[in-house]
Amino acid sequence: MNLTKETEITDGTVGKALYILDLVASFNTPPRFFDIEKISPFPKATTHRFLATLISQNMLVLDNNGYYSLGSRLIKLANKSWKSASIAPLAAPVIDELSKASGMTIHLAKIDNGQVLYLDKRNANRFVQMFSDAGKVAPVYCTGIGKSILAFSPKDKTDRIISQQSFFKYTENTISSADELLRELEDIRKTGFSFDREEHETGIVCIAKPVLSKTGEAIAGISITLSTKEYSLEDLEVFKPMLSKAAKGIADAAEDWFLTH
Amino acid sequence: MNLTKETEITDGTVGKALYILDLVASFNTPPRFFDIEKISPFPKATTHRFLATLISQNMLVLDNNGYYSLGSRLIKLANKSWKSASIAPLAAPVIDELSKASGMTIHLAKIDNGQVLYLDKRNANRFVQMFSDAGKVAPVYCTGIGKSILAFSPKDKTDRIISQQSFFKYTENTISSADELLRELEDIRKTGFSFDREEHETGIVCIAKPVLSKTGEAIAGISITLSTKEYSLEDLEVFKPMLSKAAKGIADAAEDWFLTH
DNA sequence: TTTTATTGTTCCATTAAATGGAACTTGGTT
DNA sequence: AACCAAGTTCCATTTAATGGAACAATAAAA
Repeated sequence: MNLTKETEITDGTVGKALYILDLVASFNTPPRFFDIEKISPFPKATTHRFLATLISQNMLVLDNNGYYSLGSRLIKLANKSWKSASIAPLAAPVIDELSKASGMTIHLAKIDNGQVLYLDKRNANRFVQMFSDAGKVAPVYCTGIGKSILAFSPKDKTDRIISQQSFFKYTENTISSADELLRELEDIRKTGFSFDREEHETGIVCIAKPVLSKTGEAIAGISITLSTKEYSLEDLEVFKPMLSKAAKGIADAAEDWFLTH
Repeated sequence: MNLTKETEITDGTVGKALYILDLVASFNTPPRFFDIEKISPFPKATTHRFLATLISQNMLVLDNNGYYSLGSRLIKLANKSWKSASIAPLAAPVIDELSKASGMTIHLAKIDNGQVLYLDKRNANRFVQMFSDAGKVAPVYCTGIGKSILAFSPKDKTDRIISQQSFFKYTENTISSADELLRELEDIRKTGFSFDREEHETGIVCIAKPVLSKTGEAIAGISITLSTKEYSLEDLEVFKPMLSKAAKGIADAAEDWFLTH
C-alpha cells in the first residue's frame, strides 16, 4: 500500500482525528484497534478516543468483532463532492459518447496534490463498478493523463509537481528522471497527445489528451486504455480524432457551466 | 433540500468541524462564507476557523472567488469506503448481469440511519454516471428497496426505523402512516417482492427484493425501475425470476466473502 | 480449569487548545 | 470619498483534549 503522506498532522484536534481516519483507510482489510494503535503516532488512550469520536460521527464503523471500517457518511459526502467540486458530472455525457464510439476503457482525471486523481471511468465491457476507480490515485510521471496535464500547465506549477515525484520505476519503460520527463513534455506540447507506453503497468498502454481552459491551461485529462494482449501501441493512433473531439466537448461544457453560474 | 440532521453536534471539536462540513455539503451550489455563517450555530470567528481547518485538511476547497466546495480527500476516502465497508463491490458482477439481462435501471441499496442509502446503480442505457447515485438517500417507506429490507428485518429494528419516518406524502400513492406500512410489509413477507407504485415520484415504478443473510435477515436490497411513460406496473412481473436469482447471487457472494475473511 | 499474555477500555489531574466578543481590514456600492 | 457589508484576525478567558497508568476483557498457554 502506497500511503502518501499528503496531510501533515496539524490543525489541532480535527487534523489529528482526520489523520486517524486516514490510518484506518490505509488498511486493505478492516483493522482492529491493535493494528491502528501500532502505527498511530498518538498514545493509546488518545487513539482510542479519536476512534470512538469518529464512530459516533458515522465516519467509521466498528463491527461486533472489533474491526474498524469506513462509514457511510463518507459515501454521502463524496457523492456531493463528485457532483459539486469537479468537472466529472459535466464530462459524463461526453465520456459516455467516447466510450460508445471507441468501445475501449476511458478515464477522466485531474491533478490533485501532485498526483493523478481519477474522477470517472468507463470500462471496455461497458459495465462499470461505481467507485472502483473514481478516487484512485496514480503518479503523474508514468500515466498518460498525468503527462498530458503537466505538459499544458504553467511552468511554476509543472516544476512544483515534478519536484514532488519519486520516479519509482514501476516497469522498465518508466520515466526515471525529471530531465527525461521534461523532454517528453516538450514532445507532448508539439503533438497535443501523450502516451503511456507500458510505463505504469506492463501490458497496459494508453493515449491521453488534456482538457484545456480558455487560457490554454489543462484543467483535466482524458485517456483511452488498451491491453497489449489484444492490441498494440500503434492501434491507439486511430483514436486521436475522437479523443480530441471529447476533450473539446468537455472543455466547452465546463465553459458553459462557468458562464451560467 | 432535505437536510436530515443525522448527526448531533457532539464529540467536541471534531464533531463541530464535521458539522460545518455537512453544512457546506448541504448547499446545492458552492456557498460563500456569509451563507455558511448564516446557518452556522457557532460564532463567526469559530465558523471561520473551522472552515480554515477543513481547507487545510483538504476536506474543503476555497476558490479564489470565495466559494467553498467539498475537497478531493472525500472522494479518495469514499472510494475505500465503498470497497471495504459495503457489499457493493461483491454485488457488482451480479448487478452487471442483471442489468444486461433486464435492460432496465438497477439499484443496489442498504439501510443506513433509518434511510435507504444507494450503493450502486446501472442505468437503462447502460452508461453510468459514477457517484451520481451511490451516496444518495431516500426514505424507506416509499421505496421498493426500503420496504423490502424492512419486511425482512427483526421486529425491533423495523419498529425503530418506522418510528424515524416522517411519512411525508411525495405523491398521492405515498404510504402515509405506520399502520399502512406495517400492513404492506405483511404482504411483502408473503410474496418476497415489494413494489414502488409511484409512491416516491409520479411516473416511476419499481420491483424490489431483499438480499438475505443465512439467518433470513435483509442485509441489502436490489430493484428494477421502470418509467410509466414506456411501461406499466404489470410489466415488472416478468422480472421476478431474474431479480430473485440476482438477490440470491449477491447473498452467496457475501457469504463466500464472509467465510474466506 | 487456572494462569498468563495480549488486547481493549476507562479515569482524572495536568496541560494545552478551542472559544468568541470585538476590533480591524477588504471590497464593493451610491 | 464616504458608506456598508463581507471577510479576517486578535487575545484574554474558558473549556476541552491529553496521556500515563490502572483496570477490564478476551485469547492463549499451562
